[in-house]
Order: sequence, then C-alpha cells, then structure tokens
Amino acid sequence: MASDHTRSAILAAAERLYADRGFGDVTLRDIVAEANVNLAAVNYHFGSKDELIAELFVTRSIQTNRERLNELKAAEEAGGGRAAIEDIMRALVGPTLRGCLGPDREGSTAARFMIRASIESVPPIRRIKNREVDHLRKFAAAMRRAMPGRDDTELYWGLHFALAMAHHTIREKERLLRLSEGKCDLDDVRAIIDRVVTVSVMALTMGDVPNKPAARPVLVHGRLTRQDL
Amino acid sequence: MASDHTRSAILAAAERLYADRGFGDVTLRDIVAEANVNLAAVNYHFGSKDELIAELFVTRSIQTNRERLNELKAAEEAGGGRAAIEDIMRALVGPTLRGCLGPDREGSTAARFMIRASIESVPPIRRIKNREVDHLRKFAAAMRRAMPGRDDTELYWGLHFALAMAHHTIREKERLLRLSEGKCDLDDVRAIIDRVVTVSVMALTMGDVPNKPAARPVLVHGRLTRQDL
DNA sequence: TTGCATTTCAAACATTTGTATGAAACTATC
DNA sequence: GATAGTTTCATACAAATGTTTGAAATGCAA
Repeated sequence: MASDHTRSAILAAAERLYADRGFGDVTLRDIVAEANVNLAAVNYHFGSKDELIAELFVTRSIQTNRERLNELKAAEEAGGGRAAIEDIMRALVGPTLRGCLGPDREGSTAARFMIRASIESVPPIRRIKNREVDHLRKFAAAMRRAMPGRDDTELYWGLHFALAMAHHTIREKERLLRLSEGKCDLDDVRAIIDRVVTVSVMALTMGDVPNKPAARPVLVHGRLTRQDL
Repeated sequence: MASDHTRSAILAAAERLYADRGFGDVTLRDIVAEANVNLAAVNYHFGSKDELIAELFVTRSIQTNRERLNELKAAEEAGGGRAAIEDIMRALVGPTLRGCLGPDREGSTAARFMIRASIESVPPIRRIKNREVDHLRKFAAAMRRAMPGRDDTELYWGLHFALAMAHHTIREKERLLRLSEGKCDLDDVRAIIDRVVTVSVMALTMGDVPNKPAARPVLVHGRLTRQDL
C-alpha cells in the first residue's frame, strides 16, 4: 500500500461534508469532488457507501469508548477496586459531552459529525449502536459494585437517564439555546457534565420520593444505603 | 369534495407503513399500493411527499400538545392559578409517554409512527419540531410561576432534562429492554411517568449537591423553597 | 342533458443514486 | 526493464423515485 492518500482524503472529506450538511444531503459525488478523487475510489477502498459511513462512525466511537473505560478504570483504581457512583457516571457521560460540546469543539469536524450521527441515525450507524450494549454492561457492572444492594432495575434506569440527558443535550442543544434565549451556557462543558452527573446520582440514590400523591412503591426491595433521610 | 376517501386512505396507509418500516424504506409507490389508489393521488391531494409526512406528524403532534395543555390548565385551575411543579412536569411528559409506550399501544399505528418520527428525524418533521419552542415556552412560564425566585436557567435545564428522559425512553426503549434483560418494565407507563416526573422535580428543586468535589456553585441566586434539608 | 369542476388514472419524465466495468497509470520486485 | 499487483480513472449501468401530464371518469348544479 503506497500512501493511503486517497483513502484518507475520502474519509476526511466525507466526515466534513456529513458534519456540515447531514447524511441525507451528501452524495458520493459530493464527497469525491471535495476529496479530489475519482468516484470509483469509494467503492474500491471501502466497498460501499454504508461501509464508509460505518468506518467513520466506528473510528470516533471506539475513541469515545476508550476514553470512557479509561476514566472508569482510573476511578476504580483510585477507589481501591470500587469507584464512587459519581465518578462512574462522570466516566459515562463526560467523554461524550466533551467530545461534542464546547467552544473549542465548535470547529471540530469530528464533534459536528458525531452530533449529526446522533441526530440523523442512518442505518449503518444504527447497526453499530446496537452493539453498544456490551459496552454499557461494563458500566452497569461498575455501578452494581458501587451500590451493592441496590435493585438492578434502578441501576439500569439511572444509567438510561444519564445517557438520556447527555445525548439529548447534544441532539437538542440548538433548541435549548433558543428556548432559554441564550441563558443556558452550552459552552461550559464542565458545568454541563457536573449537572448531568449530579442529577443522575440523585436519581440513583433517591430512596423515597417527595410530593408523591398516589404512586407506585419506590424501592420496595432496595435497601436505603446512603443519604436518604 | 365528495368523500375524502382517497385522502384518508393515503394517510392511513402511509402512517402504517412508516410506522412499520421507517421513512427511509417506504416509497410513494408502496403507499399507494397499500392504499389502493393511484400514484398521482399523493401529489394531487398533498402536493408532495414531504407535505404528506408533515401532515401526518402535525396531526399527531397537535393531539399530544393539546393533551399537554389540557393537563396543564387543569393543574393550574386545581391549584388556583398556580400548579405544583410536579403536576406541570407530569403534564409535559405524560401525554408523550402515554402516547408512545404501553402494552395497549403496542398495536397502535399512531404510537409506532410517533416513535419512528422520534428516531429517524426526517427533514419535514425536523422543520415542524423547530416550531415546538413556542409550545414549550408555555411550560417554562408555568414553571416560573410555580417556582418564583428560581433562576431561569435552572428552569430551562429542568425542562430540558425532563424531555430528555421522556424522549430517550421512547427512542431507546428497545435498548434499555435489552440492556436490562427485561428487568425494566417498559409497559408500566404510569410507573415510567412517575419516575421521569420524580427525577425532573428533584433536578429542579435541588438546592445543593451531595458528593460534589470541586464544582460550580449551585443556585447562588435561587432561594431554597422546598424540602431542601 | 349540458356544462363545469373535481378527482382518478396510466404513462412518461427527469433526475439522482450507488455501483460496476475495463482500460490505463502507477509502483515495486525481480 | 519486464512483470505482476495495486490503484486510478472515465464512463456506463441499472434501478429507484418523486413529480408531471393530459386525458378519462366522475360528481354536481342549472
């Protein structure tokens, strides 16, 4: 293999165009024009359009997932094998939010691409996301170690809500900005991560529920382990 | 206008096919075949494919929005002009969740269609969603009345997170089911609504934050109004 | 019935799209 | 420098798709 030049040019051009204009509006011809390569080069190097998209997404995904696991590992080692729940949640949502938000990331093609991928959800990307469950299980396991005795169901819901807040913030940051008329600072990523982590931990450690008129019994099985008061 | 027969047949067929197979996989020819009408009928009655999709989505949307506002109004009247924050959040996320989740809704075309619309996010639908901000402002206003003195920023974040949890649950219910190996009951809609409302209210009423190492000051302006301990 | 507007229909249009082909250019090894 | 493997290129292919057209059918009022 000589230099990978064409291959990389296609990847770079594709990521930029998809980031700027979305998956629906960009054709292979747009990409090869931007990359100054021949149309047939895409199928030669990647097999198909979908495989090109998949490679783009996988590259960025394993990057984020590695960061997540690194943070998780660091937190567990610092805690002597058992990380604090707050640090686990931070390891879960931090890399994603840092990767997609923030003023420095404004011009980052990778960030804008991942935002697109989060919004549009095209088939090849959906397929990859479906395999993400195994990755999440590692966090569920860490959470279980951090909160023994907690009902598993509560764990999953907490994990689910944490991802909900993180991803929704990425997906709908424009709308939140407009709704709040700029009052919500989407550039202060640290503060956003803190916010998401805080709410997630609250959701996970809540033992009983305030102002609950006629509701389901909360945590019938789970022992109250922390600051439940 | 004779009977609207063709028009309604197209709408029904389109909603069903989109619900089952997604927007990407369904062509106008599929729709007219299912509806037993002529291909040109779509453009005659709706102008274009996108306008057909838009009409489908708008119909279901205003339905949900009306339910939301009805619940909000009822809560405000019951509270003498000022609804409890919990009821406001319930009015916000209840109709959406009830509309898309639950065992009875399993076979509901409308529900499956709205889930699709939430997942795939096709251009005509995105355009409509962008106009949703005005609708959300009414809830922001109600929240402001319910929690006077609260910083506006906190309000918007709370509103945002509530929608995050609701929509993410709809979007990713399959994954949550798989991750939790069926432990999370996605059919118990009442419980899910309670859960989302509870966490939302917690996020909104939290005065200070547990286990916070070095974080931004929370609520420097907002008075602590409720069970802050 | 006549006349006019609405609706339906079959067929064609006009593009756009990803993909395949086969020859040419290039590269590295002997 | 001949050979074989790799890469590039122009071009064609084939299929799908939303849209348009103009005539035929239908409905309705006078």
